[in-house]
Amino acid sequence: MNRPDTGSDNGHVPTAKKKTTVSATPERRRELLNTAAEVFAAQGYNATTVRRIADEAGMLAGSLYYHFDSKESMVDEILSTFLTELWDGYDAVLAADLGPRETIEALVTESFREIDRHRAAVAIYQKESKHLAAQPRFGYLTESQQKFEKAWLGTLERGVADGAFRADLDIRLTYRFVRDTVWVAASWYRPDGHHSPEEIARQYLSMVLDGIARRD
Amino acid sequence: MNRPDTGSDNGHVPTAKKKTTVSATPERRRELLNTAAEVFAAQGYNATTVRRIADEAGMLAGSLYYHFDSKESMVDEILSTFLTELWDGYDAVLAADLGPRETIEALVTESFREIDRHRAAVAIYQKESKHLAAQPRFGYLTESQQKFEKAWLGTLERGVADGAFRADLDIRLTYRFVRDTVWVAASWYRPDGHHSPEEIARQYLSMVLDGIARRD
DNA sequence: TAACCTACCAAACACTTGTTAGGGAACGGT
DNA sequence: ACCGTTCCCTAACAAGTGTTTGGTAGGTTA
Repeated sequence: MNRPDTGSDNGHVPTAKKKTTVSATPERRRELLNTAAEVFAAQGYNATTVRRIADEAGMLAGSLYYHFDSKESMVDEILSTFLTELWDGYDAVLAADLGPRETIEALVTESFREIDRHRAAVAIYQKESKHLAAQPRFGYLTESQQKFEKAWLGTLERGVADGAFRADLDIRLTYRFVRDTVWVAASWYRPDGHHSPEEIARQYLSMVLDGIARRD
Repeated sequence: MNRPDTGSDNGHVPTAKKKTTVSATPERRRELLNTAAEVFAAQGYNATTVRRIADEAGMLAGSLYYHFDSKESMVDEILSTFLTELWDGYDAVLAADLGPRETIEALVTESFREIDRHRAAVAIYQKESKHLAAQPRFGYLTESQQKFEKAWLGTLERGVADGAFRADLDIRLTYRFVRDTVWVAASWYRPDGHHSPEEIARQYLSMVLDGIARRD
């Protein structure tokens, strides 16, 4: 995403980069990012101290700076990694060129799968992206949000023109409605629950598409 | 329309009243709470410094402590005031003893009215209530949430038994769905928009009850 | 005039924050 | 045996945090 060398991973080419504290084994790095994401999601980014993260990881605060060069770059890497994977899935769906209704169904299902895999990252994204996006470093958050809106709004418009969706609704309101109902699930979703992401997606889609009132 | 002063200290539910620096004219106090709420909502509670609030109010940080005895008690008063008014509205709806569908409609409409009047407080509530509720001082947040769940879940259950709502949906999932769709609106709602709270409520209800897919 | 209250300022305090510098133990390669 | 790397610790720093203390201009009351 915003990482300088997004190309092929682990390029061993000795770039003229300064020591960006990159471990040879990114294994521990990911471990630490996971615990950091968990704490960020639970307490909020600003309320989380690096000492708390280090504590949770079984080390001291200063030691974190061997792996990362700032608290900010931790949340940066968490969010950009998540968004990269998210768009891998979304782009695949959009490239399939399905009908409007099927596209919505696929996007919702894919979203719940991402929530399942990146629960913490999604929670962080929801809470913090708004004021993080103000910093130029996190410009990709705004970009992603615009791309997001374009994909969903476009699909909804196609669906209205196509007759799949109701034409009497404010389409921007509908967009926010669908978007929010999907992503807020990250705030209560627990992967150990009995609902699989696909099952939750099915029920959500049933509500969003057909409503909760009984039909006669 | 500004509300006529409630006269008797609108005893907000939660906080134990000790010797709190209470002004003779609560007017300035409310002014300060409004600006504080605005900053809290925009930046997040932890990311907001008392110096920033004071700056926005045109005074110095220490001066705030003439009106309030801590930053925490500011957000406390903001949230408890909001919840008190919210439950005034909810209790009136519930006391009317309407049918399940009409109750849901009335609750949703009332919710959007509250969002209209307390946009900042609602935004704060959504972002911060989760970790604020951990402190005993904010126990009323948990209480309110339980009361909330009871009212909504009960109404949904009545509606299923009654035939107004579909019986094939997971009712807890439906509850979270309806609850979230309503309250996340506070994150994008702007009172200067062209939609009145009632109009937004109408569209939301239309989507939640009947779905966005076109019926044949 | 004198006492008093309101609403603020000025300046500090104690503490927490993210971050850095230097060092050292373990380990593998040569 | 030597070197280099990896990964962490110890100990501090400077900036920022919420909060307190003492003071004071202006208005109101007696």
